[in-house]
Amino acid sequence: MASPLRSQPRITDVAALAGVSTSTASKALNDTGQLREETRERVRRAAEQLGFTPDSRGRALSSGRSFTVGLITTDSSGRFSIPIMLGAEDALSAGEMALVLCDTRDDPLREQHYLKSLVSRRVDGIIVTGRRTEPRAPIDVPIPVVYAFSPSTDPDDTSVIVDDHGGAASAVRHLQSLGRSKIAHVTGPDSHHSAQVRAAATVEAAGDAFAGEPLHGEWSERWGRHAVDVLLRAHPAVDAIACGSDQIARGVCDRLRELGRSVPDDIAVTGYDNWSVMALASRPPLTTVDMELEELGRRTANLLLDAIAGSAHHGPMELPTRLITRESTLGT
Amino acid sequence: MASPLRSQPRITDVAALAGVSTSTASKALNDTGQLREETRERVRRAAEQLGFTPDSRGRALSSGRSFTVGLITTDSSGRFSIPIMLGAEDALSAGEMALVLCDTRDDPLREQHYLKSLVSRRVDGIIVTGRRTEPRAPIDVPIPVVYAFSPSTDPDDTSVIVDDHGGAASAVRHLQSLGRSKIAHVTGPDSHHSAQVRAAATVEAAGDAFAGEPLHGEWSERWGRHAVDVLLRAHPAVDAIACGSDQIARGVCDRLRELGRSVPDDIAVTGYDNWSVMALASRPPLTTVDMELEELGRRTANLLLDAIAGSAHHGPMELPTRLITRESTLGT
DNA sequence: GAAAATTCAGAACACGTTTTCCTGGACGAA
DNA sequence: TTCGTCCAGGAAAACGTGTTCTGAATTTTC
Repeated sequence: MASPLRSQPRITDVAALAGVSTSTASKALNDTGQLREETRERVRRAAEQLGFTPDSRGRALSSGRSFTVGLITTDSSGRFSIPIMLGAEDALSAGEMALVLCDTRDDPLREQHYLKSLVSRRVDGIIVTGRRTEPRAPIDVPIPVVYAFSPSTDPDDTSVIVDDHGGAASAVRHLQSLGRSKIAHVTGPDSHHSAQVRAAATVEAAGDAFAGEPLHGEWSERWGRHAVDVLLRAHPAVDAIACGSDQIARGVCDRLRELGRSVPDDIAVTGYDNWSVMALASRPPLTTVDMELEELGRRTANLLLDAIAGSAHHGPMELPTRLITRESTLGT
Repeated sequence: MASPLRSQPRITDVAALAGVSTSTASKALNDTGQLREETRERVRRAAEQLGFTPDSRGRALSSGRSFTVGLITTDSSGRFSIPIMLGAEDALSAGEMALVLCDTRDDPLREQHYLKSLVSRRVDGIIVTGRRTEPRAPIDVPIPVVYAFSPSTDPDDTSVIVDDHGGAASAVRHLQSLGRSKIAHVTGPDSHHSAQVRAAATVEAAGDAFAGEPLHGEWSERWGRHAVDVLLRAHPAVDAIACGSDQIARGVCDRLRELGRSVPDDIAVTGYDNWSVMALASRPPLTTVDMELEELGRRTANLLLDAIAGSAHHGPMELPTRLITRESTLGT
């Protein structure tokens, strides 16, 4: 609005206005070197007057750092990677770092393209994340990398992952603390790592209280509804259903209500993800496991900052989940 | 300054290996200047051998451009801005541009901070987007800006927005083409611009076929369910309900089913947003208006690229919506 | 009062690339 | 032979900043 095409003032302009050399101006603005306070102040005022904002490209070149990190995600829809992204961005922006976004759409070609672009930009570090918890092939760049949510297959790489085992177990312990003793499990495809881990943890934590076998299907409300029919036929006495996702849990609740079974009085239900649009819209609202993905993003970013600073953490790091209790287990 | 990793090769290294000067190397790699093909090839091979990737910081400094654009979003949850973001990123990455993400979380202080940071990075342009369709105050930077979804209050700024009027009207025309003649409207808060526009468009398009008054409430399934009761009490003969969002429409469908009313045989229902997790999970799946936000993001990015190239478009630009027909109006 | 220490600020260079200008040689024409 | 043209490639400057080195002015010390 002010000046349409005039280029930004440079530090030379500030120096000229203040009547000093550019190096003096640089020192004054960065609080380095040996300068009289009076000179510092004069330079500062000149910068203020000109509306000077230092050009970080020059700074990047001179400092050898770009103050930028890349985020590579394979997940276009973003269910899981969005909160991670926002957490990372939050942690990074506190340190004057910018985050450049690269959505590969699961295309290896696009991934290569982005990697090349990030290396070319001399990004200080890279965060790699995906939509599934299965380990993924590491990327090969001469830059610090931290994997989030989907760990690297190389156990020496830095990965920040969710403690899915602990999360599933916490839901079961909660159900048991409420006196439930016939606990079933409805979850996603057997081929999904997260479904496997959560199922195994549920079975293990429930012990004798586990009813039947984990039921695997798709991650959908429809499967949740259908699974209720299957389950009640085989195990009519079930008094709790721990689900592998909030979508499934919502379907389960809907079907139970249609069958006249009360949640949680007859059967308690737990979800997984704390996806608010599912967990809160469900009738009743869902007790569920929050993976704290935004916090995971923050931790990832901080680990990356450590690695950039020279002290890298090696190996996977599991972050705890948080159990959110609502009416689907507690009642009103 | 202990550098554990060997620094990337520079163009001088390539030049030395190829036995030419740096300027020649630059020309060879960029296909500019007058060089023998044999020399070009020699330089290319040297670059290949060293794994040389040009440092875009140097290029940015020299070219005066940063090949980076900033995306400022006020929307942390991301319902609407995520697809816009992905579309923009897609369009930009085709042109070797990177996108840096800034989530202001609706905090003016954070916004100022980010603006300063983007100006400091000498970003080539900025995209501003939000979670609502109400116009927002323009930002004041000496850089091309395009507003997406939430237009600028300055009618001379470049804004890309959704044709909400047309979208709502298209749903009504669809209902009328199916012979529905008593059309109601259930939507979000009266204070929301999008709710107002869609309601006005619905009333106008329906004409004599409009039943009663638009019902305003919150953007939730619960309100959708409640609105059905209100509506059927006042207008029992209603044969279609055009909703202001998919969440509301899903609630409407649920309640109608509970009351034994068939959708769409007794009452047809339309949603708005084509939010797949709502529209597809609804029983029956929803006919709805897709705002084509990813395309909006792409168009925004391209308009920004035009502005950067010097030919700016001024004023708001409305993009058409797309009607997605499903069982909630068509039946099986 | 002279020598040493301290304070302050400027000159020069580095970062990596692109671009403009220039040079030296080959070649053809007068 | 001499002049002009064209070609291939090099030297140097520019982009904007940060840092290191150097030198002068001032103060302190003996």
